Amino acid sequence: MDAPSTAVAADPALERDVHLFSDALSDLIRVYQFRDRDRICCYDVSVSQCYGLEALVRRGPMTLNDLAAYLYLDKSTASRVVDALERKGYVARSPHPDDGRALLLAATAAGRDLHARIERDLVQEERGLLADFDPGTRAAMIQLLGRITRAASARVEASGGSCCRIGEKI
Amino acid sequence: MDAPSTAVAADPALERDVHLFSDALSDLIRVYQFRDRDRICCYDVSVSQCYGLEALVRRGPMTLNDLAAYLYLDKSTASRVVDALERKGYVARSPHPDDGRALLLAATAAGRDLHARIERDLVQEERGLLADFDPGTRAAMIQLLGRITRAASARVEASGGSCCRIGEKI
DNA sequence: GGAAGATGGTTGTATCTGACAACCAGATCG
DNA sequence: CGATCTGGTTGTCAGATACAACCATCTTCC
Repeated sequence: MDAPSTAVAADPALERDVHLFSDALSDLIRVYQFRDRDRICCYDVSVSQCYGLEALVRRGPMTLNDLAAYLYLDKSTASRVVDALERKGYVARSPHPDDGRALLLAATAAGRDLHARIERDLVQEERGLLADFDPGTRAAMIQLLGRITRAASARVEASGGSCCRIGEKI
Repeated sequence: MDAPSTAVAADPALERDVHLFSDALSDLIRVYQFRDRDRICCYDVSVSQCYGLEALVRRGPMTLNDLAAYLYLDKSTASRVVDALERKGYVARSPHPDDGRALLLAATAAGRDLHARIERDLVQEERGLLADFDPGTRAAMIQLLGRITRAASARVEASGGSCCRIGEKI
């Protein structure tokens, strides 16, 4: 079920790094979760709303189900997220050209503008940090972040969507 | 108020990397927030409970106020988080030796055990990803994660705790 | 030493976010 | 054409969090 214990001893330096990395990542997520909560009142969107808007800006128009899947939210919750974004004028619902049931959600100009503003502030914050590393290391970091994200989302999907197999011993 | 626009043009490679990095980080946080929600039912603790437990295991016993600050939660919320952890047997409240008002919160053996189990699973997941990078790059990544975290938490603290200055132009 | 204020924690309450279920409307398939 | 499937909305409930009011203890200062 889990890796043979020999894997643990195989490379002590790696093992140490993985622990440091894991803790560092954990800290980062924790702080960012708060930072994101904080972002709410700075930009008049909630965390989920912000991610929803980001998805629509970065990936273009999509249906509500697609958005829900992207955000790992129930479609009902996604629907309400879109309600809020629409009410605030950042997103528009249009009928889907090929399917009368479906919607095509798209960011409005105001939505793209807000997203640009948020991204600019984040980038601003990160630029100084990243500047200290050489381009090769930066590229490696970007690559690693992508891999971690894909691994985590693959794991989430493999574990059956909203939850791991209940009752199964982890 | 924000950086002079010349900064943007100063290093196009950096600018590109910062954007890639920002998006990658954003994706990571989003996916991990869900992954963390998922963790709830895997380990019978909520996200905040998990972070609270982690804090007590990694940083040793602390008061409730300290824990609340660490988690960026209101002390009332932290108190309820501890309620849950105590109910489940992962954390114990003891009187503080030097201050009759305060508590000393500490992880129990069961709490340390649960934390070890969670960390082991995370480490397991990350080991394979990290193994592809050479030690120097790994060290740089760990360093960068730490810096980002510190920068984000510094920014949070500078902005007055629970929220940025309302009404101020960002 | 005692009163006034500061500090650590808990409890009451309101809000917000999310999931689940029931439902409706349009599509697809027999 | 009817049965079923699929996309989306709405009703309802549980959980997380903040804010405020409160109590107990500590600190300060007269």
